[in-house]
Amino acid sequence: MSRLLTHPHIRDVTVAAILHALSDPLRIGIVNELLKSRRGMNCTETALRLKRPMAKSTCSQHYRILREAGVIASERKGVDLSSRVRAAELEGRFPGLLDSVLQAYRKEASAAARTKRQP
Amino acid sequence: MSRLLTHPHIRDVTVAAILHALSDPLRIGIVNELLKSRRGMNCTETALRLKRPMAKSTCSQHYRILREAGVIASERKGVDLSSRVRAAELEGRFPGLLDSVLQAYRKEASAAARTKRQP
DNA sequence: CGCTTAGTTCGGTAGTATTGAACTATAGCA
DNA sequence: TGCTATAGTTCAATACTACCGAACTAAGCG
Repeated sequence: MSRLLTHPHIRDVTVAAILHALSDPLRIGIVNELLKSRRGMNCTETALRLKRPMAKSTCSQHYRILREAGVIASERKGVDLSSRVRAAELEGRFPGLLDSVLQAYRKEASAAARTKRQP
Repeated sequence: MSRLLTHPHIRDVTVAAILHALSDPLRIGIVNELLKSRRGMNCTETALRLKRPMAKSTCSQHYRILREAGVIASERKGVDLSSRVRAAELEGRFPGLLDSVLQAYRKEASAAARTKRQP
C-alpha cells in the first residue's frame, strides 16, 4: 500500500492539476481542514470535521487526486494514513497560489453560512 | 444567440467553478491571452495567439465554460463574439485569486519554454 | 492465529466534457 | 431580396470522472 502512495516531485506539479484538484468543493474542504489542523489527519477525521458523511472509497479517491496533484503528502501512521498539505513546497513553486485559493474559499464559505442564518 | 450568452451575477460565482474553468490548460491559456490583449478578442484570434489550432465547437465550449463560471464576459460585435476577462469584478469578489493563478501559469509556461530550448 | 480498524481496488451507474457534423446568425454585395 | 462568406452554437456519440457498495490488503492487538 505504502508503495502505492505516489507523490510527484514538486517540479512536476502543474497548475492545471492543482486547480483541478481544488475545483471540487469536497476536496478544497479537505485541504482547508488539513491546513486548519496544522498536523496530519486521516480520512475519517476529515469527513467528520467537514460534517459531510461519505463512503470510505470516495474519501480515498479524493485523497488520491489531491496526492497525485501534489497538493498533499500522506504517510502511514500505524493503522491509519496521515495526510498533510505540502504548503511550503507549493509556496516555493507557486507563491501565493494556495493562499489566495484558500482565502477565496473561506470567504465564500462564510458568506454562505451567513446567508443560511438569515435567508 | 445573444440571448443565450448567460453571464452569472458576480455574487453567484463560485470558487469551485472558477478553478474548474481554469484547470484546463487551453482555457487558462485563453484567459491569459485575453488579459494580455487588454481588449475584446474572438475565438479565432485567441486560437491563433495560442498557436493551438482547435475545432470551432471546442473553442465555443471552452468559452462557454469560462463564461458560465463568471471568468469572462462576451458580447456580439458584428459577426464575431468579443470576450474579455471580468477582472475587476473577480478582484472585488475574490481578491488576488485570478492574479496568483495567472502568475503561477506564466511561471510554469516560461519554465516549460526554457526546458524546451535547452533539453 | 483471529479480530478490529483504516484504506485501497474493483465493478457498475450517473453525470459531465470533448469533438466533428450540421445548423443558425450577421455582414457585405449584387 | 437573395447569395455567399464568416463566426458561433447545437447535436449526437464517445470518453472521462464522481460516487457508492463489496471485496481485498495492511497494521495493531489479544
